[in-house]
Amino acid sequence: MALNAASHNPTGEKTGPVTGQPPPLSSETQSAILQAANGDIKGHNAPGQDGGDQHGEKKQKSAKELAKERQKAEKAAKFAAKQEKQKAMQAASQPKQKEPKKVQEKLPPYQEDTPKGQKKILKPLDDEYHKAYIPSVVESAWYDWWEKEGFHHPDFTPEGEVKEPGSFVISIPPPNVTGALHIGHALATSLQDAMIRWNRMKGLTVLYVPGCDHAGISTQSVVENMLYNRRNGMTRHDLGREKFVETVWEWKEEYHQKINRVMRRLGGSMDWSREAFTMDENLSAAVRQTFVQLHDEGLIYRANRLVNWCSKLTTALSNLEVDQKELAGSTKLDVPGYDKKIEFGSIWNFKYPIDGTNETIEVATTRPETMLGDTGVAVHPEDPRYKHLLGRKAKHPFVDRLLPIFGDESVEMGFGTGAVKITPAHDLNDFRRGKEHNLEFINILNDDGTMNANAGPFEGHKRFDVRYSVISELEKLGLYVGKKDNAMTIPLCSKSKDVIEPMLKPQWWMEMKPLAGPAIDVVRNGEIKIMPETAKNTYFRWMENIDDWCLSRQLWWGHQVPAWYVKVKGGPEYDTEPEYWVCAQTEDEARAKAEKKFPGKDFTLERDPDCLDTWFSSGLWPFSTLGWPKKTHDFEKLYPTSILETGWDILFFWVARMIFFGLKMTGKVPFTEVYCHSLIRDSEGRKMSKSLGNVIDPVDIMDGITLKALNDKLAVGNLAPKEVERATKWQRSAFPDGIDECGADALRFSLINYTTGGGDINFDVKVMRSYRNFCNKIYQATKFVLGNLPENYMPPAQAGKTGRESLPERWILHKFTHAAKKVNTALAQREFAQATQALHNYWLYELCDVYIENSKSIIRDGTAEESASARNTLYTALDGGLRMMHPFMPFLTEELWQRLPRRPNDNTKSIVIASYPQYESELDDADSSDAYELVLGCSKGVRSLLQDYNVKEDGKAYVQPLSSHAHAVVSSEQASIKTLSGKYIGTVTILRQDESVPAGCAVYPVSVDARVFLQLPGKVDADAEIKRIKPKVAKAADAVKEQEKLIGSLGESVREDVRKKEEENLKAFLSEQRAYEESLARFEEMKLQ
RNA sequence: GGGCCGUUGGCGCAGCUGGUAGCGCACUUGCAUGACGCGCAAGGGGUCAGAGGUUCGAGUCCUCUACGGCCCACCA
Repeated sequence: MALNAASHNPTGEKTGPVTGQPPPLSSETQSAILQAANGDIKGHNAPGQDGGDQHGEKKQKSAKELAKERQKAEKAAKFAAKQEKQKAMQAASQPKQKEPKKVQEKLPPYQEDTPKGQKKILKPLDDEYHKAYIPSVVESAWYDWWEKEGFHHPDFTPEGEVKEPGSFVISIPPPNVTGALHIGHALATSLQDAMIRWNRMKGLTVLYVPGCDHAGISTQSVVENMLYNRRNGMTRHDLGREKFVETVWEWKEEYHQKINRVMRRLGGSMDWSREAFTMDENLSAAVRQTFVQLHDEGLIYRANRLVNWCSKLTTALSNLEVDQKELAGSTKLDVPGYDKKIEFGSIWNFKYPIDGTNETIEVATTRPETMLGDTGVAVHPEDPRYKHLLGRKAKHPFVDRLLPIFGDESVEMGFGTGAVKITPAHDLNDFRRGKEHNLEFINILNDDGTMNANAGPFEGHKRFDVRYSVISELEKLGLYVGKKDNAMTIPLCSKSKDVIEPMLKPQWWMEMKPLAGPAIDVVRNGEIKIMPETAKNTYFRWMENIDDWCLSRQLWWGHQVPAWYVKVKGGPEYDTEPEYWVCAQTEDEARAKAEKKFPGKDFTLERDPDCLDTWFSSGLWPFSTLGWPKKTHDFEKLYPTSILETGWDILFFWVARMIFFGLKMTGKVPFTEVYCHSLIRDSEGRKMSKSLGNVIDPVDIMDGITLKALNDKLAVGNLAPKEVERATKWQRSAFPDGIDECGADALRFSLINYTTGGGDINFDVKVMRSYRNFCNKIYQATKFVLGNLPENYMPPAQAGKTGRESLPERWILHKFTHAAKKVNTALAQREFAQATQALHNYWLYELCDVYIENSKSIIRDGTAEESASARNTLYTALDGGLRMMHPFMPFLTEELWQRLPRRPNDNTKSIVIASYPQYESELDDADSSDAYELVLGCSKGVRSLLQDYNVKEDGKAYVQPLSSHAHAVVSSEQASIKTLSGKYIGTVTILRQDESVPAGCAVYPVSVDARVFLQLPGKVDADAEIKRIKPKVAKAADAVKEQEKLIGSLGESVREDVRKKEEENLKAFLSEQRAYEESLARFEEMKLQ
């Protein structure tokens, strides 16, 4: 249908600010076109060639090349013409005055009368709060009722088995307990809950486990900051460990409840009776069991080596918790604990005097303060400049120390001075060289980043202050040479942004290679499917190059390491010998182990005060939440879980670790599928961060918020004034009118609709707003249906067909079942956006715009039987549409579905547990669908003509079918065509195939099957019509020519269906051409009369 | 230094195994009240980043370039 959808306004009247033909091309443009057409194929002047010399030998061009050139020139010409036109349009367009949108009246907040946990009391739809869709009105009360009814519990068979279609289980990626939920969590919850609800409606045994992560470092530092700010600089040490941990628990409770409230607001159908927290007793037992077992197997070990040390948080960190910041050259950076910025990205040169000579040796460093820990100088053994110094010693200018000068092949002669200062205790490379060459390991730093006694005169000073004082002291001694820019990266703590210092500390480590192997295998062999594909590659790359994992953290909040040091009387000091550690679930067990290890020895036990990395317990999450290490019913029946859905940013931190822990501890994969969703950025594509003030709280979208309140929120956070200013500015541009209340359903639908499997999401609140409108559409449609069902309406027992449905009914049922097919397929393939688009399309363009419109006339004008059938179909299409939408919009669909009558013998309590629509071949009816598309095409043609000719009353339209089949269709659907043609139509007459068209009609070619005509009002100006039609004839003829050319060029290998399609296109173009030509002829004839 | 991704109408995005570009917002015109103005109808707007290649045919496949972004990496 609608072949000329792309054609211009047939009347030639202005539809835009410009009329008529584009202005003639400028001479400049014309010459550009000529140049493009005549120029060398490369288009540019070749290097070395005089720009004016066009007489060089030209290579022979093949016909193909020439054709390409011509094509290119045509393209260029077309483009230039367009540019001209656009310019003209711009010039012609005038600033238009727009009426400000009417502001909706604000009702006072809705008061819910339903007692908590009871089934919602539905108020009449003409009530002030129910006339149109208001999210807060629709979303109240339902969640409490669902929870109380236990709809979210897994539904086992009476024997306690998983139901026939199987189980579907998701353990929620546990949010950090101190953080507020952000829009990323809302995305995760939307996707997970959509899958959960869909599977539940399909009849599987479904479980969605909620919970939070204790988030060791984050939580501890949040509470420490709070203490410091609110209680006069109090530190955790002032409080003591026990009291501090107690305080953290209090905070945890408050935030945890906040998080749970938002999860419920979002409609996440978690089973709250199974809620987990990583520091719950059972999950802690899982941690102890895992640690002890892996220690006893030798995979967890104690070692004293360089760790990433954060002086601000005073703890070691794993490599993953360190960010690398790139510096192009000298850069001053803010460092926590310093008032002024510190210089990085430079390389400083200075000289060490050689002991016993007058010579010096020049070295370079990016961290001058580390020279206080230098214990050697390395040069390349073959370097002629330094060969004679090998074996000599440099003298440290500030501390009493001699630094051996030695040869090392890893030193590059060409880099810097070719001499490298060696700091084995504070540099990873130097650590290795120090070991190889037996150098001293001298730690110069205290845990807080100040210098210790080994720094001699600099003891007690902060390390970056020392950076400057070392330089000035060297200068005084004449040893300082100078500095240069040096592009480099510096390691920053991902939490505190402090500069990481490599430090020697005994820590617990986990050997990763033996665990990584099987974890790689299960992904490679498909036992675990990772989507998207790129995330899979990232996983392999990381797993294959994995380093051992530093497990211990010098924190108080978390799982204390279940390890005790055995202090044997007369034996080694605390934590100097790894063999003197025992690991056990309890102290008694530890004692027993120690007695066995050191029989007959007198000893005391000292427990390691450190805690484990947060991700250690998170790594056990999929099975610890189901009860492991206990053999619970949940663990037995529901493990492994189905899908792990999370942001790809924690693929390494979490997903990878769950996989190897799962395999190691349970012998099974923890889940069979990983889906990594996109990261959400702001509307300008920037990462959301607190300091930019562009973090979006999902509650603000659900509830709505004014711009002022949004701005005020910035002030509460601890942002610098400059940051607040920048963030305020951004908010003003992104949300000039604040955020409208959009509700959970629109938020969920939008976020899922953003999930196309592509890159990051640039979040735009306007999108939410449009889906809120979509919610209203669904609301209004339901209102219409309810208003058109008679009192005591009872839908038929079966949703299937009676066989007496009218064409529009057969069409909508066809569309409905195809929508069901699309949505189910899309969800099964995790093509989330395709599912939402199919739903959007069905509701808006099929059910509302077409079937509901068409049903009006059937219900009004049809026989009793016809209108009853139309109503039943209305019910089927709406009820099915709501059920199909439920996984995406749980609240709205429940509210509306509960207002609908049920089919007899259906006592389903809630849409939550109603069945999900599936494709049914009985409803599939392609012939009816095609026939009705013809009807729609005809009515669209009529509407278009009415508008083009500005006919406002009693329009007279004619439909001319072009085949007997088409004649049969349009004849029987005359009423539908009229209804769908709008209120300006007076009569729709169906012409016979061979009947001549009345004089003075404008034509609209619908398809090869039909044309429609409109009787032109008043006195017909044949000349004007001829002028209008001529360009259309030409355009149609062009299309025909193009299409003929295309078909002519089709090779032999072309698929039959493609060829057929192209030939049908040709027929359609031909038909269109003929329609215009005939119309033209009629007007020409009219002129003669 | 290594690896990955993106570039499609003014803006935000879809486009499956190659068959001649769609959607939402915005824009233009017409419609005020028995579902919906949070709406309906009719329209306008696209050298699919650039260059080359494969092909009868490229937004889609290959190569290179530019711009933007991400991840990983111990070089003084």
